[in-house]
Amino acid sequence: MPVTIKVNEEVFTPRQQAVLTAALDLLVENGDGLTMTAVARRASCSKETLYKWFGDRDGLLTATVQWQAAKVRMPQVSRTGLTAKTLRLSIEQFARDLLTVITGEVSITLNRTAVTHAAQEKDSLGIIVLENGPLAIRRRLKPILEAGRDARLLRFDSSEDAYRTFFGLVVRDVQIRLLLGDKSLTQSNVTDNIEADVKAATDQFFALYGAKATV
Amino acid sequence: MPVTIKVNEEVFTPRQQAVLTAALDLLVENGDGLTMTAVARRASCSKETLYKWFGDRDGLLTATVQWQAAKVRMPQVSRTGLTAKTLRLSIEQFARDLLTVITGEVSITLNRTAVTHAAQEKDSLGIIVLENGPLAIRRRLKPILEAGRDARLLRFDSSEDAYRTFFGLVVRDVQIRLLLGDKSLTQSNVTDNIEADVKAATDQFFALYGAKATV
DNA sequence: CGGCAGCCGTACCGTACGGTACGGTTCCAA
DNA sequence: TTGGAACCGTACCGTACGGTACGGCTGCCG
Repeated sequence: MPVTIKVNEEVFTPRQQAVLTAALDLLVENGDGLTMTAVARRASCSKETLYKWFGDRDGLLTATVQWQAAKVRMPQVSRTGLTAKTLRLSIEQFARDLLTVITGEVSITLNRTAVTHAAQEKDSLGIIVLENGPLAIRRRLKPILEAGRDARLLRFDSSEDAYRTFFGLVVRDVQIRLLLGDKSLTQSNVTDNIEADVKAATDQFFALYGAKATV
Repeated sequence: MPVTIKVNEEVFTPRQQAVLTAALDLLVENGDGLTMTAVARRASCSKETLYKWFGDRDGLLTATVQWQAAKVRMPQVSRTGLTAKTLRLSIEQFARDLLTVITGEVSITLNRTAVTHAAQEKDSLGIIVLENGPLAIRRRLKPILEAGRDARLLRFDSSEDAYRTFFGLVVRDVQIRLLLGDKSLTQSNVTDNIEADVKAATDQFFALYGAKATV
């Protein structure tokens, strides 16, 4: 029996997933120049099938982004047995996940595609990327932060503000520079420093929101 | 005598600037769909002239972005007579400038254009935008930060790290959400809160890097 | 006044690509 | 065995757009 993956009410057969994989590969390789003919050739299928399955080019693009974005599932962090140590480890893990994702080639490609799309009054891809990127992190981080506050380990009025500050401390200018193609941020150049950046961002976050914080 | 503006060794006549203005307007209006025919019609010039002046479509795009990006000149902040009060006002001013710029429609358009361009293995536009956006801020902020350190008002090892943290505290997730077309961040929604965000970011920056900071 | 340079407007060309049509093949089910 | 559904490969169509060519207008300079 074929294994299907359910994504936002959309179900893709293995054959369709192979097509989407081909489309994603082409996106990552050739940047924005994704043509239907290229996808059909890469996936060894006919264009007619592409249009039958995905409607039009936008539908294929949306399916590809949606399918891939949903695959970025970051490991869940338990909120049980919350101590100062486990809380800090959780925060660090979130920072590490966030940095690892946004510096990845696939994430850069998807974000660029969505930004390009948004430049044409189409926001559907942007919403999908946002929903599976920053907002996914937020959904999972907020409960942890609030548990930390309940345990008197963190202090803040708005968990939304705390989350956004965390995002800023971790991401800083890395994402926009990567999206703009800054060559001085090579892949290794960033990934090599992830651990140090994670620690620094976590330190700063606790300095601002830790129970003993002065702000 | 015609007034010309010199931009990175490029000089544009008033007529050429009118063409670039038309191109920028179209870019802001129609997003990415900038066609040579549309620019020619809007600027009431012939396509032949466009190609004569700018070489090709990419040249026109580059000239437009370069010309407009260079116009974003943020007010200089004096570093003389540095006191705790003036330092704080300077930092706040930088935060305000940064937020005002990145939330502007023109900035969003230019960044989107550059990101789209970067998705096609062309990084020239990205470099221009980076150079005139984040890096311009950095060039002007770093001396202030270092003067603050010299005056024992700030504490940090690396002014680069301090700058990047400042960037993160100020920008947070606003820019990426705007680039992705997040509808929940309407223009007014953001601009109305700029002052509060500026104050919050500055408070946090001083909490982390002020002379009495605990980190 | 005559020639020429610059430019406008428009027509034109070539190509790339989105989308459609269709013949041929495989496979399943009646 | 046969009908048909799904799909592959390819050929095809229409259009949009980058880039070129050219005729006509204007204004400057000798």
